[in-house]
Amino acid sequence: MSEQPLRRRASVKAAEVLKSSDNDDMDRDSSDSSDDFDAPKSSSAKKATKASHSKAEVSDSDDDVPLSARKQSKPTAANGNVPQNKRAANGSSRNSAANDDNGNDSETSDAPVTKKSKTAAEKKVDDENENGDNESDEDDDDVPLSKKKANGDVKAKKTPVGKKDTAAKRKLKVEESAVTPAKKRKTPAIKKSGTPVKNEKKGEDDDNDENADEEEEEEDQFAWWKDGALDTSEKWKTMEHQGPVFPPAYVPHGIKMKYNGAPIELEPDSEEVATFFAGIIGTDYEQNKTFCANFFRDFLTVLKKQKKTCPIKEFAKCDFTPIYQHLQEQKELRKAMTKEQKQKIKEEKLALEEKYGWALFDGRKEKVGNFRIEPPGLFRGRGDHPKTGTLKLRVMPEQVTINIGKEAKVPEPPAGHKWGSVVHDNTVAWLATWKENVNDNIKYVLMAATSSLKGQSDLKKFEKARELKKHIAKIRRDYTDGLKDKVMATRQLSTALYFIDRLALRAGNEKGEDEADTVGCCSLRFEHVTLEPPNKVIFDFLGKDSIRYYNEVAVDEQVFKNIKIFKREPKKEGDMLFDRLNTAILNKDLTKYMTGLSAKVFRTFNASYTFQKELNSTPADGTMQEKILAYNRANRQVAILCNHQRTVSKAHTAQMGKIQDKVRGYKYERSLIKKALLEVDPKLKKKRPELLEDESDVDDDFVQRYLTGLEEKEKDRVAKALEKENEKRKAEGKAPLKELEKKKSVPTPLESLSVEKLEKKLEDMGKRIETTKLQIIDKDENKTTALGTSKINYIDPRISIAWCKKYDVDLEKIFNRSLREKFHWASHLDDDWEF
DNA sequence: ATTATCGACTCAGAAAAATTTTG
DNA sequence: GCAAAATTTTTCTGAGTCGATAA
Repeated sequence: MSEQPLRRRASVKAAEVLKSSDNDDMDRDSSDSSDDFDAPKSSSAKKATKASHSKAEVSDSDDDVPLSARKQSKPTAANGNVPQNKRAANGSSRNSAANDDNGNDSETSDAPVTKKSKTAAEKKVDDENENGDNESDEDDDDVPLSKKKANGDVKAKKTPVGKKDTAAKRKLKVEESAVTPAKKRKTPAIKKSGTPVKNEKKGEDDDNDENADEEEEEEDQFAWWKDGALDTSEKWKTMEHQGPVFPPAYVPHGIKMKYNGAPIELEPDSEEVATFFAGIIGTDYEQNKTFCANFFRDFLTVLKKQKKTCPIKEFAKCDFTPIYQHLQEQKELRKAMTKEQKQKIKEEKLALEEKYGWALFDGRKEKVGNFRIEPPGLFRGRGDHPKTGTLKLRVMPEQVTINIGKEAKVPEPPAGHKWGSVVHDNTVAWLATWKENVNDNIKYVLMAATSSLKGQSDLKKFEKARELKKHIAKIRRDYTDGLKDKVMATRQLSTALYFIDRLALRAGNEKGEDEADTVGCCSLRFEHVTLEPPNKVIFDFLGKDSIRYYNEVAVDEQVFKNIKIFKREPKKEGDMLFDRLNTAILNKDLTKYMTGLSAKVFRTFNASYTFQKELNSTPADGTMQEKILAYNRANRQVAILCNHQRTVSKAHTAQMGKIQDKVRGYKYERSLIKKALLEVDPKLKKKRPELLEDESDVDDDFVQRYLTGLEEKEKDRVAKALEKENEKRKAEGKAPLKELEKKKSVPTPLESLSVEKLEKKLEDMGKRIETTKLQIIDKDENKTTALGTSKINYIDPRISIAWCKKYDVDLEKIFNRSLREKFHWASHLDDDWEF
């Protein structure tokens, strides 16, 4: 199906990229845990523990019942094999770089102890059967664990209980009040930075006129980040917009598809659907059985509604190629349009954006995002989506709900139509909404990323992640404790949290049968995780968007043991790994540490934290190129951590070869310069012995190829020039030439240049080689890694902006215009800003 | 009281379009 | 200086997360 284009990561290669510090982190961590928690393991202690819990064992028997008894194991067939064509995640053993926090916390060892002693007694410890009859080492753990666990649990629960109660009661209001203090704390920092930076900005503008234009309007812009009011429960007082734009009505082309070899006349509605299919010919979807089956089912339904009955019965007898060809022709025509025609289209598009692309929020003009209603087509699910190919119907105004200010004029629906309804809800961010027919999903027209609405929630998101920094040490202590807990549910929760924290896994909600089978942390199944003694866990599953996550990780001893337990008989393929855990439980537990804390916050935190840490390796005295390479490297580390991938372009290998040859060509040129240099000044032989060295990577074979290549290119060039000249002559009515008289200017022989000039040339060539080499490295490392997603969504932009200041790099070098606009709110900050 | 569903929004890669580089 | 190729940016919309609400 849906063959994802072949893409794959060599984990071997990835390993090279890994920081050696990873291991250190791990080691440190595990030793931490032993320091903190490991009590002497004596068999008597074991027994004692067991005994004392035997009661609990009974009462807790239901602990054995998986949360999702309802959800029996999924059909294994679907699960077992990861399609070969899915790409592998990078990295054989990457750890989240955030582990450092553990180390920093000098109190790691102290804190737990005190807490422990307090609470241990009160906590009931539940024993599970599993624990009992388990591996021999299991028992050892119990002793210290129970103690520990007890404390952890109690303290954990106690503190938050108060909070929780509030939370339970709470409606928006409570949440707000809870959030506000945090906000306030932050506000000064933001505010402080806001004003002073502005001055600086002006200074910059002086140097750089072009930017001045771009950011000049700043003064008029709504500087919401200055008031520090991040209350987003009420999003506006007044709001107006022009409504969404509907796709143009279908214009029949009259091209006949064939059925059983015979041309078939289709009525417009069916022709449109047939044309949708013709549009995917040549893609992987064409070979995808599910896609074709779903399409054909819906195609038949549409055909049935025709006035004239249609003979089409079997997909195999359909031939859409005439329509496909027509589409290709249209494409050609579009390509061949004159400049004027293209210009006209562009202007029309611009005019549309001018009208519909903006909304007024409290009088401020802000950019709307997707103001176009999605056009009909064939649903293109990703991965093995059961509904892929299903006909996505045209959305009618009657299905659309408009959200707009009470006083504002309601936009006119298309002629002859009415809006489904009109509401005035200022607690939501959407301007319009409708329900899509394929998956019954709700779609929204929302503001663009540059809008203050989005900016505010972005800032909020990153501030939340920063707040996690304050709690992370405790959270880590707690889940490390929890790894050995007697209660299976706690143990699972702790193990899951360990993965989410270390590996930046997604939470992993459960999915329905009518969706692609993908998983996240909580929804991992038996077959997604394998163990390799002594301490390696191998993850191999399809995550969001059916992107393969493959990772071999060395984990704490206890984690390894736990997975072994979680996978123990009678569990088998298709069964949930964490059968007593789901995202609701996990997130609910997390809120005890911090309001608003949920699994995804760890990803943001981890990404930004890692990024900032990685940026420290920027060479302060390096060239601009080197600095930017360091930036991109850091970015890449984050992308790898988050498993952000992209398909390798078909041309990649060829492109790599080309650019490598380019370097070799340069090297050859350099060798010529060296030779000339030595000829001109033979004394250099002694002074500069390196001039005698051969260039690596440049063999006779290559030189031959290179020279021939140059020759051919020259021939080509001359031939083209001639052709052009002749055309010109023809136009002027002159006879064509056989040959251009002007010979290429003969380059000055190197030997005739001065030593200085040669030295200069040598240096230039060296630089060129270095830059190109860096490009190669960059390109190869980027082959399967998509940097954009993390840059846009996970990395706090203030880290980048602070970095630019510190290393004197123009922001334009790392943020394109959209990014600069999107992160405008972050551009004013103190010099010493840290994530 | 759970659990299932819904609603709203963030985040995701592919594809299309625009821009820059190259030869 | 131009066309083609390569690269970057933008658009598009599907796929998650997560809290609220209904059953």
